[in-house]
Amino acid sequence: MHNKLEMAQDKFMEGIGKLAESVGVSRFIAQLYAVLYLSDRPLSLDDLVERLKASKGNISLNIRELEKWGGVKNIWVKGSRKDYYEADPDIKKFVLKKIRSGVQKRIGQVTDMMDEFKELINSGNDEMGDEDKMIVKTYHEKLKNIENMKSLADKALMLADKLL
Amino acid sequence: MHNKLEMAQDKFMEGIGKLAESVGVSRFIAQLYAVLYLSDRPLSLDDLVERLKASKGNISLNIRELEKWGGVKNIWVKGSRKDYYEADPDIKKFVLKKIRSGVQKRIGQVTDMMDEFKELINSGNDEMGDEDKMIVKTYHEKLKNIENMKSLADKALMLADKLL
DNA sequence: ATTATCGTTTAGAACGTTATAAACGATAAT
DNA sequence: ATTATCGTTTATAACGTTCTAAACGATAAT
Repeated sequence: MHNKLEMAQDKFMEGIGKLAESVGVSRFIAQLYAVLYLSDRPLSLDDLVERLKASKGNISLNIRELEKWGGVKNIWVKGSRKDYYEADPDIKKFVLKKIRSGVQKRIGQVTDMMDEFKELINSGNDEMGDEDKMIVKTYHEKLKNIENMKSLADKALMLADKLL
Repeated sequence: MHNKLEMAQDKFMEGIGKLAESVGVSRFIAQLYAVLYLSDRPLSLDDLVERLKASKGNISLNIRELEKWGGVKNIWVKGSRKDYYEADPDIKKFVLKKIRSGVQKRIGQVTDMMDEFKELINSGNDEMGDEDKMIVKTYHEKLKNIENMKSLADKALMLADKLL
């Protein structure tokens, strides 16, 4: 089967895949979501194998990841032993949630890094020469800039919450 | 030289590198920026080779990329044939600019994809069965969702501009 | 004019990531 | 009880990306 609709779907998947990749999200998982999102019925693992032309193992692995993200849920279909999956139709919610958790994690990482950094530049004050002490001074100023960015990200996060 | 300050710098670079990687930006370029950002003087290619323990070629390549982004600029130092580089001290501006152009590019990509998608699902109406026509109908609704997200991204972009 | 010092380019190596295929365990059908 | 149908796991293969080392061209010094 290679009709217009399937071509359209493929185009959609291609676009979503590229988009996802460019923002650091797995291309494959995004495409998995795309197929399910466009489908008018829940799809089984085998359906997805057929549609994405990928191995069963690969799909099994990635769809469970997608499930963790809350982008898809398992559906029970009467009279079938197979697992069926259905996309969460609210893309906006799902995507923003993903972005949100990503940003939050990163803010945490930066915080940790800065703490370690401060620790290091403050710990060895005794054995430092005057020149080094000057440098430390400039470091503290530079850290302020990072702090500013961090709080900017925090604000952005709050704004995003309102949009959601 | 392996004093406390250098350890602190390394910690900083490590953090910045990880952060960059997680948002789809080259780890190495980010670290390049970090070194220059922390430095109290412009650094030459050889300085960077020494500091980052990377090959000259690699640094040459990536620093020009960083230059394109506007994160760093070439400095002329009296009496030296070398190229020296200095980080743009306004991290916020530099980072937001990068994010901004990224988001904008992606919005464009999504727009293109949607156009092609629409084109395809509208073109073959004649040879379609009733069932396919129904599916096309649901596709149009789903596209609306994407449109919504796109305009959301646009709004976010405008907000970001105000923060800048 | 010759040599030394730069930055750039490029072919190939190293690396991490992701996909595959095959084996496996579990459950349901016969 | 045996066989068939699933989804999962894992060792290996394929892939793209990034790094290096070496060759190179250009410019400045001698």
